[in-house]
Amino acid sequence: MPRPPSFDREEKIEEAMDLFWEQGYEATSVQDLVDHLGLNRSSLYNTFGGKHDLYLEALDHYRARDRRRLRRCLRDAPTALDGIRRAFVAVAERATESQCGCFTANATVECAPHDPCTEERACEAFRAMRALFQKAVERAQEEGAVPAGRDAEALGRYLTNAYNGIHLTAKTGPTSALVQDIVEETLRGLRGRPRGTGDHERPTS
Amino acid sequence: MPRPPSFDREEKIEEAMDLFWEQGYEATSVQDLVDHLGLNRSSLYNTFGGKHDLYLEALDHYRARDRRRLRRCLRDAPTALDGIRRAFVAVAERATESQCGCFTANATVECAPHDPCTEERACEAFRAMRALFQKAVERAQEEGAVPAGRDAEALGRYLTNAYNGIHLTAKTGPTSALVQDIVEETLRGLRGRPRGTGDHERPTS
DNA sequence: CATTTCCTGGAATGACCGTTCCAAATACAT
DNA sequence: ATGTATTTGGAACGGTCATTCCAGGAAATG
Repeated sequence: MPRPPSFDREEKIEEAMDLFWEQGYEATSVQDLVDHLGLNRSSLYNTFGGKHDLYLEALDHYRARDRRRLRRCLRDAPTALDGIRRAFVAVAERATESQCGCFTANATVECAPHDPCTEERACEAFRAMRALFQKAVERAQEEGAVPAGRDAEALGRYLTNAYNGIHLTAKTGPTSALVQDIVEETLRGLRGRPRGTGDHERPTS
Repeated sequence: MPRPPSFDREEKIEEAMDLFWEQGYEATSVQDLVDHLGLNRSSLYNTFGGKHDLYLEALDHYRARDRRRLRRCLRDAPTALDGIRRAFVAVAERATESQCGCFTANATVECAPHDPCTEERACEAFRAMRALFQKAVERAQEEGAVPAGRDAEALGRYLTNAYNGIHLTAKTGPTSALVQDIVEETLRGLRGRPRGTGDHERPTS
């Protein structure tokens, strides 16, 4: 009996994600969404509840997609260290191309301070990312690519920190090649000896 | 003949900086500024021109202050490596305390994409930071704390990337101690051998 | 005291915001 | 064909925004 919905909900969320991602929350008006998604004001409110709810759904969509991509990247590489490298190279490429940064990071900066819903999602996202990198480091240790004595959790945090920094760095000038250098330097940091092994200041052999 | 100004311009800029820093650009209304600065709406417009101009002045004030602090920190330490460490430790402490992040980085995320004035300032700020870290790395190389064969410019970018990442990281959960771990891991990355020295995967001695 | 200049308080403006509401059009199932 | 639920278009609402304007008050000079 009822008239069926004429558009794909998920598809619209994805389009909303693109817009919020590019412009941020405040800078995106409901009118922008109406225009960009190609659906009516009323449909938008009926389907998603409002701007804020749609934003959260868009953020969730991004988080899920991003996590999936990182997990695959780390899992499908020949070695754990290669997986980490590929993840960094990929993010460096994306960041220098699009300049939009990471949606989650943008949300953390713009909205999390005054929106608990966003803050909770952001913290969860970064926690998950740290866990993924930690796991990769542990695998790399089993494979002998990273010294066994080093703290895998700390290295996971170390990698997550650099990984997220790349989005910001890419927004401020450096070309793709220069960002790739950062990736290499960051990865080299994984190979050092554990703390207190007494390798202080020994110049290049 | 004229009545003299009854407030200190610089002081008001600093107060505006605090507010913009904490709340961001969009979330700070002119009314907020009027209340917080304790001066009249008309005075605000007469003195600064408008919200946007005041924001840029606040951002410039922050940039100058931040650069001065980093330069001092790097210069006044007993060794260059110590200077870098102190800079990182200090930023880690500040970041975990205040949760406001870095004003410049916040501006880069929130405003730079749609405000050329902000973008230009942000790029300049990060360029200066990279130069400061590069110089510190070069000094550390002269002192023998960093292998001479490594690319000082790349390491400067590497440090800047991690340094700025810390502000974001601190917003997403980790305690002060955990952030300090990141600092240590990042600094350890300075000590490795240059590229192509053939030290692949050698487990802990 | 008078005058000039700036500061002060608050009202007024016009634009845009997110949201709600209503009536008409539409497409399916019976 | 009829009925029903949901779409659609667009008007309307209340609120807030940045900005402007104006009249009165305050301070220093002459």
